[in-house]
Amino acid sequence: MSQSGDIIRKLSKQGYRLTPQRMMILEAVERADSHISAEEIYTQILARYPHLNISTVYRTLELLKELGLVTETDLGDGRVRYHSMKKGRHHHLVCQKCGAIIDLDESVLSPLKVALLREYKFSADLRHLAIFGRCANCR
Amino acid sequence: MSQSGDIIRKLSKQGYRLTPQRMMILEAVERADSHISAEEIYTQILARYPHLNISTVYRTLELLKELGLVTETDLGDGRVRYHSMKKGRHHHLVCQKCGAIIDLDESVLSPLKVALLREYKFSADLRHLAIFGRCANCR
DNA sequence: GAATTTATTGAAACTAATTGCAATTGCAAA
DNA sequence: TTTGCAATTGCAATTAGTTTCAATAAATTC
Repeated sequence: MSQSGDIIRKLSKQGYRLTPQRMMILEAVERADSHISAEEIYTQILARYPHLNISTVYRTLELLKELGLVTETDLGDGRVRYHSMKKGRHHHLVCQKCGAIIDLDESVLSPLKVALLREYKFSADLRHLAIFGRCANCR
Repeated sequence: MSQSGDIIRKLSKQGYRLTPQRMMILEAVERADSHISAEEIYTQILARYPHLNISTVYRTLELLKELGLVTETDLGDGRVRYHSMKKGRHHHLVCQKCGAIIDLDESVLSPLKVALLREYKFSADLRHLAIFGRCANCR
């Protein structure tokens, strides 16, 4: 809400439009305490605005992702989760046995980014990664 | 097929059974030139054995994954792909613009594995990773 | 080699996500 | 303001994958 002017500019600069649906969806992601699913966004908005369609939610999240406003992560349960970029980028370690989710500092991944750039000239997009494995307790 | 005795032992040791469906599915993954999808495995086998069910394919692939016989990778098109572990582990860089897929040497990831183990006591399972970003031509 | 036990299968229903298309709407220019 | 038009939406259909459950069939035991 605060800097929606920012978003309007970001959208219109590339020929996109600001629609009420888009505003509400972005708001829902920003308002969320942590990672939120498309379905959760959908039902949340539906309470106030009963006309919204789930495919609009998915399409908007895709767009917001491209604009760098939200990130997407698959934490291994059957649904993908979204997170506002405003709240900073971060990563997760997911234990395949107990399901624990450990927050991961971005710095652990930067040597990899550097190596990929140097050795493969590949600019990796590691915005919001989930790495699976076994946590300290489950090995 | 050669060392199916190996697989039988691996299965029965954990209370699993060797069924013709499982043999055919594993065979299909081993025979495949490269990464193969569940649907491809399904239609391939269906030609010879018209009774097979797609959910059996998915369930078997899940099992073979747990047994460490195949790996699963999401290369970013809508379907997950499978690959025989016999043919060695490897990783991919996927260009989000042109779709190019670059093979990645495992060694690039081992510093990350070591760091996660040391700093988080987390044993990462990086069997078959796809890292998204931009290739040299598309930056 | 038959009986028993329990894992596995097929069928159908279900979930998450995507897509094609016609109707609608934001917004720029008249 | 109104108009024009491409971007966007809603709807319905589709796709990939999962789950439930009753029927079937490996493998173990007698």
